[in-house]
Formats: sequence, C-alpha cells, structure tokens
Amino acid sequence: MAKPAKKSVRTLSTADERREDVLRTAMKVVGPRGLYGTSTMDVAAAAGISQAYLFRLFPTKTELFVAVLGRSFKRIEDAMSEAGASARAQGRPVRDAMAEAYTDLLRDPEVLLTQLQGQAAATEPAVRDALRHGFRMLYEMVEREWPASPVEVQAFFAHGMLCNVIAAMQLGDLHDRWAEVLTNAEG
Amino acid sequence: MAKPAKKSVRTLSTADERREDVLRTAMKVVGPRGLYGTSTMDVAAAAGISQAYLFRLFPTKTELFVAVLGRSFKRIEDAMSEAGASARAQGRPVRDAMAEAYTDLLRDPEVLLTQLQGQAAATEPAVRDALRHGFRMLYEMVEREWPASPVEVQAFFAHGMLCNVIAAMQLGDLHDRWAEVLTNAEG
DNA sequence: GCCTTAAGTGAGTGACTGATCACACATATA
DNA sequence: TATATGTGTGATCAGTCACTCACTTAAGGC
Repeated sequence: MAKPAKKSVRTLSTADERREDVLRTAMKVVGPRGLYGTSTMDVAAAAGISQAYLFRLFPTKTELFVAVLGRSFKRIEDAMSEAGASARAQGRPVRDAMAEAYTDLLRDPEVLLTQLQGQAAATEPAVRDALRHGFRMLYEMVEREWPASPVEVQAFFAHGMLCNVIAAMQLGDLHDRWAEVLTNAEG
Repeated sequence: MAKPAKKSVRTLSTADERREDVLRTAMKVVGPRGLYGTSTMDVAAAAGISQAYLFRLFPTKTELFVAVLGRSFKRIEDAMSEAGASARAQGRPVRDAMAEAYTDLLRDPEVLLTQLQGQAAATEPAVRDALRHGFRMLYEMVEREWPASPVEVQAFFAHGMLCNVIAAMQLGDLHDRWAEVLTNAEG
C-alpha cells in the first residue's frame, strides 16, 4: 500500500495480495476513463507501485482491464444477492431489494462506471467475452433469487443499464425535470 | 467522397459538405472504439481526407467526437419522432412504434454504439454536456409524442439503454437463454 | 490572364504509451 | 551463511498520438 520509506524495512506483499490491491485501486481510475483512456502509468501510480511491476502482475493492459471488469461484476453480484437473500428472510419483496442494492451503487459510482467502460470496450474480444460471462452470471443469480417472467427480468436489467448511464451523466448534480424523472420517477 | 484520381480534376467540396461527409463516416469508426480508442488518423482515413484537413474542419478531437455524438442523437430523434407521428396518424400505439424504431437501429449499430461511447467518455466536460443536452431533447420529444407517467417514461428510456448494451455485446450472435430474454422477452 | 479566397496535403514535432529487461532487495530454508 | 526464490524498480525503447505549418491546387470574379 504505502511506498517504502527511504532506507527502512520495506514490507513485501505476496503477488496475490498486491493483485487484489491493484484491482481495487485500479477501478477508481479505470471507471471514469476506460480501457483506452487510462494509461498503465495512471493505474500503477494509483496503486502505488511501479509500472514495471504492474506488468509483472498483469501481463497485458487488456488482461488488467478484464480483471477490473470481473471485479466490478463480482461486487454487483455480492451486493444484489446479499440484499435479495436478506429481503426474502424478512418477507420483503426480493426484486425491490435487489434493485435498491444496485441503485445504491450510484453513491460510489466506480463499479457502475466500470460496467459502462466494459461495454464501450467490447470490440476487444476478451472484454466482450468477459462481459457476456458476467451478464450470464448475473442473470442466473437474479433468476435464482427472484423467479419472474422474462418481461420482468428484462425490465429489471433495463433499469440497471439506465442506472449506469445516470452515473456517467452525473444526473445527481442536475435538478431538471427530465433528470429527476429518469432517476426517481416515483410520481 | 472518392479520392481524387491521379492527375485529373479534383472536385472540391465546400467545407460544410465535407464536414457532413466526415461526420457520417466517422461514426462508423468512432462507434466501435470511442473517443480514446479511435485515432484521428483512423477518422481521416475513413473519410478519405488527410489528417491535416480533418483538423481544419474540426479544431480538436474532442469537438469532432461531440459533433459525431450530436449526429447520433439527431438520428435517434428523427427515427423515433417520425415513427411516433406516423403511428398516431394510423391509430397505432405511439410508444410501441417509437420503441420499435429504436430497436430497429440495432440492425446497423453505429448509432447506438456511439451513444455508449459518449456515455463512456462523459468525464470530458464537453461530452457530458452534449450528452445531457441530447437526453433532454429526446425526453422532450418523447413527452411531446407520447404523454405518459414518469414511471412509463423512465421504463421507456431504460429499455433504450439496454438496447445499447445489447448492441455492444453483440447478443444477436448468441443463442443462450439469458441473451434471448434480454433482447426479446416476449414469452 | 490575374488575383483573391478557400480546399486540401506532406512532412513533420514533441509528448506519451505499452511493454521489456537487467538489476536490487527481502525472505525463507538448509 | 550461502543460496534460491519471489518482490519490486529504473531506465529505456519503438511505436503512436494529437496537432501544426508551410505549401500546393482549384474555383470564381474581374
């Protein structure tokens, strides 16, 4: 985490620990600017390691990006499945709990932005495959937690995608009618 | 359009014609790879002009990208408002006609991909502003063509965003259950 | 024909980028 | 203490990028 001090003991991590570290911090810089808009130096600096070591941990920039994207899928799955399970235990509607768990991610939008960046970089075959895999996983999780008709599931995912766009456009900062309808729409 | 032949007469266009030309062809290369993933040389080559002249037509890469994004909004507005108007004239449901007009854009996905690329590049202030402006315009058009409750309008836009993602992931090539539910969902 | 204006280009430039490699240092084990 | 293994870095490179400039060529009016 911290850069080693001048000549003192440098506490080494294992490569696996470092990789986790890097993925966590990388999402903060990759989310806003994406695969092509973020340099490997940006990622290395954010993670507090050298660019050379970044390439030791992840053989190519694309593989790093795919790993970040995978982590974003995992965070979504964790949040939603947990919310769904606890809602069912309390007899509250599972769909609403999962939807709320997703919109809650708007508060710290790096996860949703990373989703968007993954979609935007889907011409890269490895990215497209990771995307499809992540969506299949989410689909199966939703189906497991909340058995519903195809139309309902489709609408559920559709609202998720709208959520990503709201994060990108920062509609929370806006107070126009159209922005509020797109984000809230309870009236 | 065509490169001038070896030593024959070079037919000049006006700068405005050229700009339109460039925007049309630029969307084909910008849609798949976005602001940071597309070089100005790619765009110039696709348009059949020199990179130097591209910069005469558009002072910066970002301004070019914003113009392409604006064109994509315009194509969406044209398609949907036209479909809506003709549906109302025939007494068919306006909402469905507009939704169909949007999903029809999947057949030639450059417009929808450009939308996605705009959202992914929204950290660029000029891009974010163009996005917000385009969404406001679409929102007002939808409200005009099809008066509906906020919840319905929100759901309408949500399905549009899902459409963009379907284009990016090329779910049309897939025949898995989850992919079909996300794209069709009529059953 | 001449001159003004606008279309259009070849050839750069400095800055940056992804990736590599030789090397230094830390730790564990024998 | 020697040595093997894994963590971590500085320096560098070849290629690409957005952007510029000096220049050429066409079109239209006189």
